[in-house]
Amino acid sequence: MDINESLQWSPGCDLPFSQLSQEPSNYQMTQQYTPDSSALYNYTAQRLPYRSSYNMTYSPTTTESSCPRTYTGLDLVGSAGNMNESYPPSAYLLEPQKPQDMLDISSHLTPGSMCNFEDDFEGHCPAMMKSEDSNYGHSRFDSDISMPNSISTPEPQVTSVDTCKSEPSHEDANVDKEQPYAQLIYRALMEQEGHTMVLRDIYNWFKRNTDKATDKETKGWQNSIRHNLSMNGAFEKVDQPVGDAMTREEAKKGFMWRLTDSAIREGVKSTTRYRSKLPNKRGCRSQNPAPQRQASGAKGGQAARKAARLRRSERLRDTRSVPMHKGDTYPPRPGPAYTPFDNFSPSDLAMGYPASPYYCHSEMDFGSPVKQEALPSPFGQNLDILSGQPYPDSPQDLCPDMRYLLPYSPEEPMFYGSGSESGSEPMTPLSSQDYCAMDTSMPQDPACHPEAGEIY
DNA sequence: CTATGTAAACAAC
DNA sequence: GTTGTTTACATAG
Repeated sequence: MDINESLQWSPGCDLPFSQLSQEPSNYQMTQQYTPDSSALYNYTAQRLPYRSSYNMTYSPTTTESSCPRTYTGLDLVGSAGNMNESYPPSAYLLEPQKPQDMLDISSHLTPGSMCNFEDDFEGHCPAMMKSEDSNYGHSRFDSDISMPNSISTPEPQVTSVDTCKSEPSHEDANVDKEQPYAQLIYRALMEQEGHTMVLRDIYNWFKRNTDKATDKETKGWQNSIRHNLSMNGAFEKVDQPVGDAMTREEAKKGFMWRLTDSAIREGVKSTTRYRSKLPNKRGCRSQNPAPQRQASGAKGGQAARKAARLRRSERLRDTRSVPMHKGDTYPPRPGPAYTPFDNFSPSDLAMGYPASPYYCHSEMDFGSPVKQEALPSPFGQNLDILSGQPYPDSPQDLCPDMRYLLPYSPEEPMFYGSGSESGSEPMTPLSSQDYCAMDTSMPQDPACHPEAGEIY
């Protein structure tokens, strides 16, 4: 598809990330001849199970760089067959860099700028490739490749836990402690066959593999898990299969959570990216009433917000005028309080799909200078973030209103988010539900963001 | 400003 | 009561 093509990773871009991707030989060389190279190699190897695709992505260049460790041991095309060179390696690792993780490679990168940048489009920052891997990677490697965790049942019984725990050193606890929920959940899911778990099992996994559940200081860990599952696009809900290993009761309890393809390939991204960065700018959600629980969540959010606002106003009154929050510029909303379906437009109804926040909304779309275009931009890959697969035949299929956006000038920046003007919006890789927006490279921001409608 | 954790409201089940 | 969604706020870096 054209879009797809246009989204191809452009080697020519002079963006920080592209530099990296284009100069693998540089750092590769460094790796080769530095004393740490072996360490790095192991380190890298350990990551393989996580991101064979990552390696694949680099293959074209790495091989020609005559790097001894060409990753040839792997099928560079294998699991990530749907990836192409245009898709920059991008595993966003949540763990903060740590001294011990900063292998020589790091010195050749500009962790700060590059990582930040790549964050924007899910680029991959090798320097960030740290992790628990030092003590966790092993197990992962073994389980994923040589000893598939297939043994571990979807039901995280002691077995799966044990296998995981056995290998990792004592440091594991600390590691877990340092890892954000999103990363931990990611780990939990990665260990499962099918990368799928039910909430309850995730809880159990946490109990057994982390100290979040036991640490007295960690409160609301379950809530946090749920929050991360809901908010992080790396996780998606899937219906529970009926029968099989699943009991009736289990099947009844909610969905199963699964890692998205892109998450499996590239790792999990910061949950933050999926949050609205414009706390006080409301909008999107209201614009796109969500079905069922989404709707309920939205309602809850609204209510919560109201309450919060109330509290805030009272607080402000007490403390006298405190400068408004940046986002508090929004004018009072006229009319009745929002309800999930308030903003249903006739067209939405006609279309027969719920105006979920995850669907591009015509109004919303129009509300901002959204360009759905296909620019050869490093960001382009974002469009494909979810599956790394070709776009649907037509974005309009997912988001009928998209067609209206096509006319927009392609000259406009694709993203308005981080790294760009607004910088405040989540440049995020939308969750699978955001597919539409994503695919069409809609800037998630004000544009496709909930807030847009309400504010503007 | 970003990332993260957490509280909490609320709806659906 | 559990699950899921969302918003808000606090804090650390």
